[in-house]
Amino acid sequence: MKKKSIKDIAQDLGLSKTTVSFVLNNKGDEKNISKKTQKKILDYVREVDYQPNQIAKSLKKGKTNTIGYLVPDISNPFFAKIGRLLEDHFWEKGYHLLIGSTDENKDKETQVLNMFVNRQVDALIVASCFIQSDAIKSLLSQDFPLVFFDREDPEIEANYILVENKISMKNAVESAIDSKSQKLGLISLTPDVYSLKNRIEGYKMALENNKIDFDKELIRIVDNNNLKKGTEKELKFLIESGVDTVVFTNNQIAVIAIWLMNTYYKDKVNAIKFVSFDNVDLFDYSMPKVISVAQPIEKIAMHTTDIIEEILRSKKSENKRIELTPKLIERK
Amino acid sequence: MKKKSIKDIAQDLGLSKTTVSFVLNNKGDEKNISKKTQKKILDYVREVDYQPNQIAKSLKKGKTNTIGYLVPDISNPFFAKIGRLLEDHFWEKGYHLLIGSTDENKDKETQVLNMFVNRQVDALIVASCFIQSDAIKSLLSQDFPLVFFDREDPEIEANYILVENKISMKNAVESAIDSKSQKLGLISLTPDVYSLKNRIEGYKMALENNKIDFDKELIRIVDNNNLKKGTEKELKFLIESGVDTVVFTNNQIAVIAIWLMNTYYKDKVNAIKFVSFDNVDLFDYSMPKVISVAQPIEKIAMHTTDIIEEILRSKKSENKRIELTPKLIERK
DNA sequence: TTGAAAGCGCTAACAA
DNA sequence: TTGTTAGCGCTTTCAA
Repeated sequence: MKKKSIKDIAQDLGLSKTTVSFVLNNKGDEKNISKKTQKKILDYVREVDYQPNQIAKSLKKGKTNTIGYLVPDISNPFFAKIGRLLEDHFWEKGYHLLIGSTDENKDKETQVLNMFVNRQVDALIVASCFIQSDAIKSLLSQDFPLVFFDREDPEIEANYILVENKISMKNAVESAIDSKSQKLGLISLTPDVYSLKNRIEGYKMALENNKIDFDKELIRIVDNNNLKKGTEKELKFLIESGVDTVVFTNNQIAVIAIWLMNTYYKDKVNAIKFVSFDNVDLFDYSMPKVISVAQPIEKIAMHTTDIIEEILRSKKSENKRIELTPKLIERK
Repeated sequence: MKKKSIKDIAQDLGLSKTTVSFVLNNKGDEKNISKKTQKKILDYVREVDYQPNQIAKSLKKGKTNTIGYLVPDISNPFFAKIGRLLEDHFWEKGYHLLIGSTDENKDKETQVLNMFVNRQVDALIVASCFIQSDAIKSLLSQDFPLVFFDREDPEIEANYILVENKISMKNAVESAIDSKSQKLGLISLTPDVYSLKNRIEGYKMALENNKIDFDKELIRIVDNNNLKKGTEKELKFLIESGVDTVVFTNNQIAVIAIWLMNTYYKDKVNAIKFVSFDNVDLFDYSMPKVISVAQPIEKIAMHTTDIIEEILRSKKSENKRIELTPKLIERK
């Protein structure tokens, strides 16, 4: 049995498409369709299990009820959890999530972005690696509903949901510093996004506040394309340099480093402290001890949905920049 | 500047929609469009940054190049990682992933499923809680491209990507049993899916093989809607019953239990062994020690994509049932 | 070598 | 109270 369209229904029932369409969209009363006709349609529709074609509806209405969620990696717990919260929230409102992972790759980001737009997503939620791209600028100039989170480019006016990167990192690092912890190294992904830059600034600030000399050599950068190998190399360097504390600017490299420590430097596991931005469950149980900065995931999701809904409702937006305060988690 | 459609392009250039469409779809040569015209179109399209409307294309072609990915919870690392692999793979082929989390809720599953179908997804990848639902039966009877993974219903003929639940669980439990580990409890989600049933069977089989009496009381079921509270209650019961080993049928409850142990039963952490289906990074570092069964995530994703592609290509499918072998991870 | 026109399934203004 | 019709943006057959 082939799938019925609204036309089939109308024909089968000897009615017009209009009438059927009105009833199916709960406009029966408003449009003065007789109760009898309404019932006839509704019953028949149930009987043949009619399923409206949303694509046709979308084309007609210019609205797809989908939202693009573009992140570096959907399997990163931080993005997965936020994704889940967004999904739940938007599901309530009749929206679906189209997901795309970019691996921090500019080309892929642009491609996915374009595909999302071609697919007529109604809004975009983006943790972008490259806010200054033409694709994004063009969207922004058309007032396309768009919220950035986790990433910022101060030169670009837009909606941003962020956390206080600098201060939080400063606090976290300071809480690690004590008489036995005076030589602190840092490992980061390439800091071509401002959040990472600011986290590194926070690290520097903490050193300064505690009169610890800043040693440029102890800031190690890992290339995005080669996370495991890169982290291994830089961790080795720092350990051989005799650091007592390693600071990480995001969870990914911290998790890799924990694995490395337990695999190759088991003997040093008690002698070294870790500090990491982003919190993951693992930190509760792992060695070395990790002081971490937990991002307020629920709040990030909440503000994001708030802004998007407002734009979708009112069709306009004054750009908002919301900065949330993460939570410091110390582990003794 | 309003978005240009193919009609606008045609008008601006004094050509017909047909010609423009042919060229844009790389059929210029095939359709004998002159090089000059082709170049004119291509140049103009680039100039005005024309983006084709995929919705219109989809409606016309009856193909959306989207695939629905329906799982209990996209933020569960198991489903998130598989999701990522699927996304990468299908992206190469020009497909996108629409995601839906069901929380093991039958109603939500049906609703999301229907929405996916209404949105004309080209295929579905489902870790379903309720394979016997009318919605699924109806899809199956229409030969809708559909692959189940992680879940099975032997009464329903379909494509399944599974792992050997029973044997693997048996092996894992047996590897836990020794002179000091003789009283083994089990905590599971409601086993209304076969994979969980089989894992419980595996547990029983291990006991039997080792001549340990099976005590029905030591199998504890946690309701899906109340995971944390439920796990807390059942773990307490088992500990008070004096078990020396706790077996979990999936990672979710095991992770919760690890947290509970470290929070409320710190003193017992060294005296108890955990066995869990599904592996997560956390297990490498947590106490109690966890013996876990790691699902072959890459292989699951690979076989899933293989089957879907074959169906999409050939329009037909003899149902396949692929059972993969997970890896036992012992931690001493 | 190019164009006219029908139609994918739906909505909604207008007519009856 | 219900129906006719145009059209959303695209593809593709058939004609020129």
